[in-house]
This record gives sequence, structure tokens and C-alpha cells, in this order.
Amino acid sequence: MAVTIKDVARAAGVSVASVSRALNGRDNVTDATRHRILEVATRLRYRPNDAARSLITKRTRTIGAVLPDLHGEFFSELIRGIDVAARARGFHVLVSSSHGDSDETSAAIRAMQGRVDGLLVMSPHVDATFLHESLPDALPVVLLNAPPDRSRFPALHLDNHGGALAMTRHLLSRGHRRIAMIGGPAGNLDADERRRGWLDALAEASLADDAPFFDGDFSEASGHAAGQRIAALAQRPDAVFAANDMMAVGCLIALGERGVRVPGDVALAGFDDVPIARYVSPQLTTVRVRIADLGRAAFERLVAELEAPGTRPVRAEVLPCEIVVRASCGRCPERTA
Amino acid sequence: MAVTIKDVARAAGVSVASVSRALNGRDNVTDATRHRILEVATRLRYRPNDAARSLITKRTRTIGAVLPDLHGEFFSELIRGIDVAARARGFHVLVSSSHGDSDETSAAIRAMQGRVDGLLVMSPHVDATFLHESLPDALPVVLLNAPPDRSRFPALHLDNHGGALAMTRHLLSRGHRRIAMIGGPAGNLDADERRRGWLDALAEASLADDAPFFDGDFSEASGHAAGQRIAALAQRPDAVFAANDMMAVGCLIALGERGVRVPGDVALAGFDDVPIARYVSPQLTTVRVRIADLGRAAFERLVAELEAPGTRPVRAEVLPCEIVVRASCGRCPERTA
DNA sequence: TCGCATGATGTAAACGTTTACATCATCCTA
DNA sequence: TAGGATGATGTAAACGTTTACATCATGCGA
Repeated sequence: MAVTIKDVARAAGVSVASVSRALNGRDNVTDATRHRILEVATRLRYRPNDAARSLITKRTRTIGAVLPDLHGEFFSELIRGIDVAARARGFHVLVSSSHGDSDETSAAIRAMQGRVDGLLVMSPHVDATFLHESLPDALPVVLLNAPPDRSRFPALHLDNHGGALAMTRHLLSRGHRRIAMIGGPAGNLDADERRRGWLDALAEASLADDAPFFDGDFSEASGHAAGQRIAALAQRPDAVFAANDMMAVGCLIALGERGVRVPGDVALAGFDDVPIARYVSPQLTTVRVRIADLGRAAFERLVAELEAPGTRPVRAEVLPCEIVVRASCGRCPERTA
Repeated sequence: MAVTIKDVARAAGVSVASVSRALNGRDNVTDATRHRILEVATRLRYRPNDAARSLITKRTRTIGAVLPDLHGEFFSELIRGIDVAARARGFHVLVSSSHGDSDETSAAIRAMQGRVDGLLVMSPHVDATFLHESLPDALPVVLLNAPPDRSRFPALHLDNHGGALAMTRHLLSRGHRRIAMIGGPAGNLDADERRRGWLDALAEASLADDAPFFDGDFSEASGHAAGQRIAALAQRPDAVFAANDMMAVGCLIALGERGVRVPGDVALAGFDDVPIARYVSPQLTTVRVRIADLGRAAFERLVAELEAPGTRPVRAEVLPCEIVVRASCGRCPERTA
């Protein structure tokens, strides 16, 4: 049988109330008493029972992270960011990596009810309405990279639009005029925003009209397919901007197979800055997203909500990206934020 | 105020005991009563309070996963494997990605006390003694890729030795005689086992004596450095077996920079089968480890311990690896298990 | 010296379950 | 038909905390 607060009280010759007060740092305890209690508690290796505490405080000091099927690096970095921030504040993290469909997501959310003080939810393609049904009004939620809507939930986004805008501007500044894009899966928010950034930058240069766009789905294979089509084009683009690195890598390989040189014949850029980006040849120019920061920021936003519900406006925050210039878009030593 | 078991009892016209029995599937409840209770419970959207339940049952239906700093793919796959298995059995997963030092690991373990029914702990380099101090005797623990010892904990291992043995044998079967290895960090169990497998295979062919060994630390940079030294060697090896894929990639790049062709001049193999392995050129021959399976198996082992403590012998289980033959070791169409 | 404010400490209720035990109705057997 | 076995249901204790409230001692001003 584990040692309880009663054992500590008895051993210290005080009441359980005093033990509770001393251990929770309340001020209405004599220093002498507190000291004695603390000493006894450590000697007895006392550990408060979280269940009993939660039962009465209605707090678990645990948050849930509900994530879709993410590629390894994104997933691990995100969890890492969340976990580090959570630990710093004495919170625990319950994970659920839901595999795609929204039924499973809402099942996971339901299962977490009562075990968590709040939820971090990432669901890049589903529309948020199902969330409103799955979630009890009382539970604080922060959305990650979720579609913008007039939701009652605060949300955090990577600046997909800004990153794509900056990258396309960069390519334009290098003298490229005909800049193609390989897009991501239909209905994916990140993909849409990246496409929008690309288009906006082209529009600034009055080049948006017949800009070549190729469908993709974020997979290396779809990038490869797009690369093949690009290689076969009568009028090849000066540059190709893939909506993520995996497609850029696929495209790079396809171009190589067709004898199209990068960056000699065509410049190439990606998005995400996955580790692979540094290992392909030429190294890939890309947009770096600070994923761990996204996780950390989301957690902090959630904690703010927990500690002072409703005090901060429910709005979307945007985390900046930075472009990372490497060899695949030609010799460009500078690195722009 | 949330709806409690009392509300359900009142609405169904029975006692709380009957509600509890009905909801927990006990057999001593009339079908009629059970049905009525269930109906009322769903109508009222009743959700049992986990804290109250845990308080009395001493169970949380949650397990903790304490993981070191792993590369993205390994981390996410492992969590995924654990999570899927856990969800199937109605368990939750508390994660903690400790960043290296064992102080933090044991802090994480301590923090999880009382919140979890059992622990999955991965700590490839620390010696397991500190675990014995950090862990209460009562808490079931399964170790992942931990050093073998006369521990009281069951453990699961990837078959690092077997994988390296199989890969080295494969290289030998392709006619390579002088097979170098780039090793992993000192004191790392996986690295040691892989080296041992390589040595054992060489010993079988009486080639172990002056086999070239290069130090590495699992980083791409250390592989690159080793590659440079290999390229500069007067008597180059026929093949290089890197203890992980990242070092193999680094080595590949270094060799390419020095004009050493792979697989023409030297064959190359790695370990892990990370996604990058397929995207380098030539594609990398490597040892595939089924990480999600490792997570799943570890969870199942832990659950077995939870449900029938001490019934299964405390011993180490080993999960097989398979070698994946690609272009980097020359044209070898077959794929061996 | 009395009464009162102040501050430390104790008492006990409450949180929402599960479950041992008591109770009660029903059915079967003698 | 009495009485015992069986099985459904109810009662209440228990789990280990936190916290509102009561109590008590102390010090201070009048």
C-alpha cells in the first residue's frame, strides 16, 4: 500500500489539511511546520495520488495532442516542441496519432475527455464542424494548421502563404520568370495556402496568368510524375516550386533521369526543409518551418486558455517561415528571412 | 456540472450500484435493467469520471512511453505502433521524449508515477541500474533496445546483430572480401551489436582479422568524414557497411566528391531503411527494421504483464530485421529476409 | 484585564466511482 | 406450504485528496 497524506500527517504530528497546505505551497502554514512536513514527506517518499487530486480539483495537468498521419520529422518535432514546453510547466502529454479518417479522430477526442485539461488538435483537411460536435464546450482547444473559420477555437498556423510568397519572390529576384508549381493534395489547407502564396507573388510581377501548375499529393511519387511531364514540356519553366520537399525530391530525380540539369536547366525549390533536403544533390532550396516552435507556441496558447479562460481573443496566430537557399536554385549565397 | 453516475441512477430509477454494474458489463444485472440504464446513460451523454474510477480501481488505463532523442522516423513510427496497439485495447499513451541525459529520463519517469499502469522505456546507452532506482517495484516496465542484463524487467530488442550478420553475409556472397564498417557511437547498444554482427560474419569467412573499422557517431557528418578517409585509402575496401543510413549517406556523398563510384568502385550498405535511403543515388542497400512492430510488440508485452503480473518469464524478445537490397551494393535483384 | 483581530491548525465534507455486504423477491424442493 | 437457495438490487464504505469552516492560541489596543 502506497504512503498517503494521512501517513505523512500522522508521522509529522499534524492534520492532513496542514500537509496538503504545506505541500501545495499555501502561505498559511508556519515555516517550522512546513519544514517538518516536507522533511517527513520526503523521508516517507510520499507522492500525492493524482487521481484523488484530480477528482476534487477537476484538473489533470495533462493535455492531449491529437495528430493526423504526419511524416516522421514533422510528427517528432511537433511532439518534441509540445513535450518540452509541457514539461517546463509540469504538464503531461497524451498523444493520439489518428490515422486519417475523422471518425477515428473524433473517437480519439472523445476517449480523451476527462483525462485532459485541454486539447491540441491538428487536422489539416477535415472541416472543423465535426470538431464542434466532438468537443464539449468546456474543454479548451487549440487548433493547429486548421482551416480558418469563425470557430470558437483559437488556432495556430504556419505561414504557408508567406513562405511560398517569399520563395517565389526569391526565384523572381534570381531572374526566373516562368515559375511552375507542383501542388499538394486537393482540400489540404497547407497546400492551398502555398499555392496562393505562389500565385500572389507571380501576380505582383504580372506573371500569374499562364503560370504552369501541376497536380501532386505531397508524395515523392507524384513529384516524380510531375517532373517527367515538366521534362517533356516543349517550353520548359525556368524554375519549379514544389509544395513540399518530398515532391521536390521526386521531381529532381525525374528531371535527372531525363537529362534535365538542376539548377543549370531549371531551378528547383521545395517546402518544409526535411533532412533529406540537405542530402540530395544538388542540395534543395526550401522553406524552413520551425515545427518544434509551432508545438511550443500551441501549448503555450493552450495553457493561457487554461489559466485564464476566455481572456485572450479567439484568433489565429501565424508563425513565420524562413527560406533556406541552397544549390538547387542556382548560386545564391544570401539567406533571407 | 457534468452528469454523474447519480444522475443516471436517478433518471433510470435504480441505484448507482446497478448503473456501475450495467456499464461495466457485470453479469448480475437483468437485461431489462441494463438496457434501460444504457439508454438513459447515452441520452444523458454520461461519461464516467476517470479520476474517480482510477482512485478506487488503482488503474488508469494509460501507459507511459519514455523515449530518448530519436530521429524523426524512428520516433514517429514507434509512437504510431504503440498508439495503434494501445487504442485497440482502450489504453492511452503518455509520451515523454527525454533529451539525452538520464537525469531528465528519471525525472520523467518519476513524474509519470501514479498516472500510468506501466511504462515503456527506451534508453539505448545508459546502463539500466539507474532505472532500478527510479522505478518503483510495483510498476510494470518493458525495456526497448536496452542493454541486456539480469534485470527484473522484460525487454525487447531489434535484432541488430542478426541484421548486421545477414547484411555482411550478403556482401560476402556478392564476392566482396574486404568489407569495412563505419561504427556508431561508443557505448550505444545498437551500434555495438551491429559491429558484432559484422565481425561474426567476417569471422565465418576468416576475414575478421584486419577488417577496416572507422569510428562514427550515427551522424551524417561522421559518415562523411569516414568516407573521406576511405576514399584516400591506398588499399580501398570492396564494400562499406555503415552502422546506420545517415552515415551511409554521408559516406556516399564524400565518396562522390572524391570520384569514387558507388557501387562501381565500392559497394555501400546502411542500416535502418530510413526514407532517405530510397532517395539517394544510387539507392541504398540497407537493413529494414520494423519500428512500428517494435512498438506494438512492446505494448503487448506490457499489457501481458499488466493483466497477469509475473506469469511470463522476464526475458528479452528479439524482433527480426530484413535486408533490403538496392543499387548501392551492385546489381542484386533478390531480397533476402 | 478584557475583547477582538489575526493567523495557524484541525475537522469534516465533498469529489464520483466501485464493491462488499445487506436486503429482498422469486423459485424450487421437500 | 415452509424454507432454503438463487439472483437482482440497494446501501454505504472506501479510495486520497482539497478546502470551507470551526476552533484555538496569540498578541494587541483600549
